[in-house]
Amino acid sequence: MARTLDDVAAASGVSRATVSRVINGGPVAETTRRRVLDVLEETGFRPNRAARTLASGRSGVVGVVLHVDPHLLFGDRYFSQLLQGISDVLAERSTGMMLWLGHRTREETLDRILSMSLDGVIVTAHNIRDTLVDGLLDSRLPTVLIGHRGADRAASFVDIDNVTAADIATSHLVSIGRRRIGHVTGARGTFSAEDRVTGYRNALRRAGLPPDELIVDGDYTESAGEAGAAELVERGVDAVFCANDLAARGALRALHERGLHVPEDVALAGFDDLDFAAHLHPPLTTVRQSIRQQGAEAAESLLHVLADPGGGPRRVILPTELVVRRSTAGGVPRN
Amino acid sequence: MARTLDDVAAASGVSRATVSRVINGGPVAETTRRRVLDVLEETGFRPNRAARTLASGRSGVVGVVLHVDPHLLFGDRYFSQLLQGISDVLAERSTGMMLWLGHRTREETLDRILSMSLDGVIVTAHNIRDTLVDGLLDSRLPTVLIGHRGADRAASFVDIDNVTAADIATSHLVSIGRRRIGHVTGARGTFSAEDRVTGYRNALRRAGLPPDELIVDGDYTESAGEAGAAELVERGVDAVFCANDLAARGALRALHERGLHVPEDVALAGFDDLDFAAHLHPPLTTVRQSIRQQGAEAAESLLHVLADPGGGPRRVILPTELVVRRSTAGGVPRN
DNA sequence: TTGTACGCGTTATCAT
DNA sequence: ATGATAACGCGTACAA
Repeated sequence: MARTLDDVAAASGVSRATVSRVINGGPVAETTRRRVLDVLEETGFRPNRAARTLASGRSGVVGVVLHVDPHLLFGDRYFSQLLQGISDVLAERSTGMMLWLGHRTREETLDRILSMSLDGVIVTAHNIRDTLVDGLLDSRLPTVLIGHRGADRAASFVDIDNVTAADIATSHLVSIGRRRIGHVTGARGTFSAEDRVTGYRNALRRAGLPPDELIVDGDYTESAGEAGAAELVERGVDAVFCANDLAARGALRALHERGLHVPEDVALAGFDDLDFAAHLHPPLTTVRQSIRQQGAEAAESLLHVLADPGGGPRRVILPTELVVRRSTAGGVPRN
Repeated sequence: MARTLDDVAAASGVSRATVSRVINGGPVAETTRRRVLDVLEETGFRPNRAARTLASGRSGVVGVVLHVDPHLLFGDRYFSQLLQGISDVLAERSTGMMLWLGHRTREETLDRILSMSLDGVIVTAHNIRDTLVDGLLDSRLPTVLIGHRGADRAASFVDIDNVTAADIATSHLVSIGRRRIGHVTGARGTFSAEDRVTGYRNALRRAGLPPDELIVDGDYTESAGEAGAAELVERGVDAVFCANDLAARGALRALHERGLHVPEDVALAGFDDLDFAAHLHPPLTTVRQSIRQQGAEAAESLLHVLADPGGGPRRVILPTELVVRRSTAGGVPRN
């Protein structure tokens, strides 16, 4: 049982350096290469990762930091999808993956991440102020953001165009004849929520509708959607655009409880196209984004940056798609 | 900027060994300790993980292997919950976490895991035959299983009692007067699915009902639930117990499409108590299990084993709870 | 093409 | 209580 390079070297009758070259692809004579490979094979030798990292400075491991509120972690399948996308790409390239799910303090987390000899890191950047993201960007660690803030223009990131997507969704509500279109926002303080508000406003303004009257603050949760819709119904709306599907599900319940029909009385639209969206009653119109693809692209970007450190940042904006379902079926509202 | 122990040592006027003792808690005079701590503080020194691992043989990192079919990964929030539970405990104890999501070949995965200098590993053991799990158990790596097979009695694991839980759910259907109770199984070849079948059979047998006539194979997916329920309706049933909530949701759709009312015509029960279960029409009776807690317990067990290597395996069976909702509301079936 | 020898940054064992 | 110093296992200039 060869446990070190020296063991393999001894068993093959060569030096440790030669064994290393065989493993890592240096110049080796074909005959010696075969001899060493045989020994490697039959002993099932595995290089020691720590020693390799120490000597080379590269670990072959990247970090993934999902630094968000626990209720978002729980709320939907955002994270399974994101991780799946990331994992697919990393596994393909034999790159390891360390994971931090976030609710610890930012300083503590940052310290632990930076002490891990990682080659790079992928981090969610949803919050406008986020000292963990700041710390990562300030560090030497190659970093790719998922989502991005205005100040992150020099960084690599993967994102969608929330402004345009929300604009399109809202314009769709306008196009089916709705005039009093409410919006339940996502968590204020996240860029995605603010951008969706902006898109919503842009669409209303272009349609000649007042852009600020029917906005209710939410936080991406189902209960916020429920409360927000209730509030909007009080003010009088014929359509509600929720910043995500989860909130839309809550809104739907609030509407039903008040005896309102969707879409006849109030049209409803969400954002994400989670799997339950198509199964609601009625099926929910929503903006589809591929979380999995965002994860995959983030991993691609990081590997890209690692392979070409001087290549500058890599910025990717992924497409979204408005999926029209019965919750915004055409026709003028009844009331 | 002190980057190594030697830098700190020089700045503090002591030897590298003393600095190491300060960091790791050896015997150091109080005055020197304070002096070194000051330097540590102001330089923001971070020990090199790889060097530490190489020298000590411990990495402070454990592996988490979710080695399952991709559609299960996607199907529900099993993995967010499990990871959250694991992560909570590991973060608490400053233990790192490497992640493998599984669809690569088992040999490849095993090799990569074993080369990572991990202190231990948590792995899902859902499939009856699983060479990855076998390989992990055969290796020297301290391992904790989530779920377990009959042959794993010598290993540490966290699981629920699927047989009893399914028995209780089925007995509940019997208790509300149902006589033709069908079962849509989970993925054959997983222990959870087989155990739930066993529990279902036990309950029927005890009630004097034929235990084998109304079983349809599924695979834990929504579409399998839909197809399974359709099949069972053909054969004539007044109740359906699905091996998980996702399948139950599919079954519900199949029943609705055939104009059957739940629970009046057919009572319906699931397993898991995913968040949508309470929101179905009607709300779904199901067996609640806390996936998050399973993750947390698995992490606790692993840390326990690591702290006390000679302590033998640690086996945990977590409780489940039958949650009765309207889908099995009492009364005799209409037909 | 192959081997020698040093360095990577810690931990841990001895002396002192 | 503190300081040398030898591992830990591998990568890699440099020499041969």
